[in-house]
Amino acid sequence: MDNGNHSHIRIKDIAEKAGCSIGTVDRVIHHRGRVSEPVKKRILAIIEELHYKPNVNARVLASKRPLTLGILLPTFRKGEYWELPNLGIRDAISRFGDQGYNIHPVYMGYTSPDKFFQAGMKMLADEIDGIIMSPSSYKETVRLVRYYFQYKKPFILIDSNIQGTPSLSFIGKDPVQSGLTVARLIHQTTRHIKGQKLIWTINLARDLDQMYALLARESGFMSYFAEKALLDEYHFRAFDIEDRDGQKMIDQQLEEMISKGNPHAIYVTSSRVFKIARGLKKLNLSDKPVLIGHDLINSNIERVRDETIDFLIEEEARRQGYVAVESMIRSVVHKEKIEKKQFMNLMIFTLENLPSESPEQGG
Amino acid sequence: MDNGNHSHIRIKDIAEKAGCSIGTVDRVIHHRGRVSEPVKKRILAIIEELHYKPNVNARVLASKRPLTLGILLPTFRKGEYWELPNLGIRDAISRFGDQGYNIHPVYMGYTSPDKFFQAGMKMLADEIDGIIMSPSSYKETVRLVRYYFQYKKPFILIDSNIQGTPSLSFIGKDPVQSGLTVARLIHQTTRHIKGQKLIWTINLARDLDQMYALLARESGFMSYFAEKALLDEYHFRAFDIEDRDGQKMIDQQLEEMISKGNPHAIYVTSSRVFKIARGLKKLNLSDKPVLIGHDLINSNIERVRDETIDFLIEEEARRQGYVAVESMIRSVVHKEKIEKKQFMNLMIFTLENLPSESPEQGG
DNA sequence: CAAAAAAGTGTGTCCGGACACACACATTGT
DNA sequence: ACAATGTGTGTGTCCGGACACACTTTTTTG
Repeated sequence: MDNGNHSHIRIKDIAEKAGCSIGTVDRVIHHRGRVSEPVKKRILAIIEELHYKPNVNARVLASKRPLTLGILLPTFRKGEYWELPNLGIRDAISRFGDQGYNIHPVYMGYTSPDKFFQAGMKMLADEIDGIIMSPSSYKETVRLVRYYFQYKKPFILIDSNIQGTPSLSFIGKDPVQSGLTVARLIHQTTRHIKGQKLIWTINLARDLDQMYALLARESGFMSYFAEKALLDEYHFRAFDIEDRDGQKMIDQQLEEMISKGNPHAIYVTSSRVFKIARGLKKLNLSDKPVLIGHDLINSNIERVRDETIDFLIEEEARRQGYVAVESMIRSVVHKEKIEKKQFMNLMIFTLENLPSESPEQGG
Repeated sequence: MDNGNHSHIRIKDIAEKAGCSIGTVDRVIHHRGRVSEPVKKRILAIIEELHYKPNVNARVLASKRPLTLGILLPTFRKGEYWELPNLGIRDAISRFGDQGYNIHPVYMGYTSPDKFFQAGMKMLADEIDGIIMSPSSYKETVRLVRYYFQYKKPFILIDSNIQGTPSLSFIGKDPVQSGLTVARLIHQTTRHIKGQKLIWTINLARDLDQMYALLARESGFMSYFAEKALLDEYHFRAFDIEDRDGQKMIDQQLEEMISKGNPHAIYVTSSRVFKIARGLKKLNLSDKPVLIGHDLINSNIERVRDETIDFLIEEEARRQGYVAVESMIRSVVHKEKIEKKQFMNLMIFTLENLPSESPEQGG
């Protein structure tokens, strides 16, 4: 049932078998030169033959080499979405720090595609071993990534992917799938309503750049109804709202929207669903629509608690950050090969299954 | 932004500060006695003050102590529920094995409370460092646990809890919460149906012993409707079915049940929901009820794929096994204190958010 | 009251690997 | 021809912790 080969091979064993000292084996393993060709070949052959796997614990213990990690995420305030992957990153850094790894994070935020590119280039200049970032607009991301590729800077994309980039890995979730899942929930919760159902989709983002990412969710959402041939049962209205001027403006817009018809369900494609929830609460409708949005940020959790939000979709944002750091360590420090795409689970939350806490992410 | 105290504290540092040798500190840390009370107090205070965290790598490297682990779960076939925690256990053993831990699992299955007790006693006799088990019937479990307590055998309960047992930890989920979550889903999906809604709850288990655990879910389920004062909107029928004679018998029972009224929703409180799904499919009802059950086993996943099951609730069964092994290592090998109760997340799955695969569980 | 047992403490070695350093031998330059 | 440089190799120390063992002091016991 297990690999019976319990006697793990050590450098010493290899040295003995090759008839040389451990220092020589070490030099071969670390490509540090100073080894004659025949001996090197012999050692490599033995390593291959014996399936030598270095003992991670000993390795970490003995090596004091620090890992400088560039973190490039949109600027955020407490309670906003981007805090979540950032927390995951901190979890990982502290966890691996405890385990003896010496990790120096270099945090940089950006507020626009331009700033994104600038910050990204800065990381290229500094002595940074690897970069974890969430892509900004397509154009700037591709431009930056080209430089990274040229200068062989390893990087990992989290949250949203730019297809075809030479990243070590993408860590996140297919936004189309999110949309589909929400569609299923809305279908299930509205299907017994007689007559045509009115559904709103709201893309609520800080600006148009951010909104871009939400469209994929919306399109996944719509395709569900199209594929199931439900388009004549349902009527959709789509709203794009730039969220700059605070709650008041949203309340106004909601009032105007509602005047043209009371929706049976609302899908807010971003983590800002709590703002819609607030506005909706003030309107105090008799027939409360089902409200679904994204991400377990505190403002949203509160709204689930008071049942103004019905469901939240979570793409394990926090875990994304954690996994990104872990992957970078595996790749840069241990020279392991890592998966090109690492998809998170898509989780559905409602009042009754909200997580009690979120201490760490299993390591 | 970070704890600037990057110079991690070592045993040596504590020893110096306490004016004793590292051996003494070590003895305190491992509760190995042989330390005078005042010195012990002093050392513990310093550990607390300095937030000493042992270096995991050094720890694993230095300790060669093998861990013999007793695994006591119900006998299962491929595709059945108990395969999941078992897989998690294997994940963990292989993972920690790679990391240099020396773990010997001893697997035992049981088919009845009697066998459970016998196997459990066998583990007491053998040289086993700790036991991971899922409790059988209340009586036998308590009896067995008494012996474990008497002979100081550490054990961890997974899946379902027996209140008040002196286990190192319970790892699972509150069944009441599961029931509540299902109730929410059924409420949401049926609330627009005019008139009184008919809901079935089905406890489908191999035998009465197994059924016991399901009652807590059912009671959570019912309490949702009671608390929300929905009892006159809903009408409930509860069925207990012993699942011994195969699909045919279930089909018959279903036919008989359906003759007394077509339900709007069905909650099967166990992982055997796929059998109900099969039976339901054959009946080919015009108004398909919402069907909800438990656990991501393959037979259920298939039924979600063909949309005969609408939602599955998953209590991270696989992860339970993983966490159990991890906790046992932490407790027995590292002498750490572990949480008395470790609750898993409650996850809601539907066709659109089924996980693609499940390789491992983050360590 | 001496001998034996127990309590309390410190020292040394080992775990597997990383790397600095020392050293032997060969090659090159002046 | 002899130092300077380079190549190939082995040795020793360290990383932080676990534990066996040795040793001293106190307590128990016959």
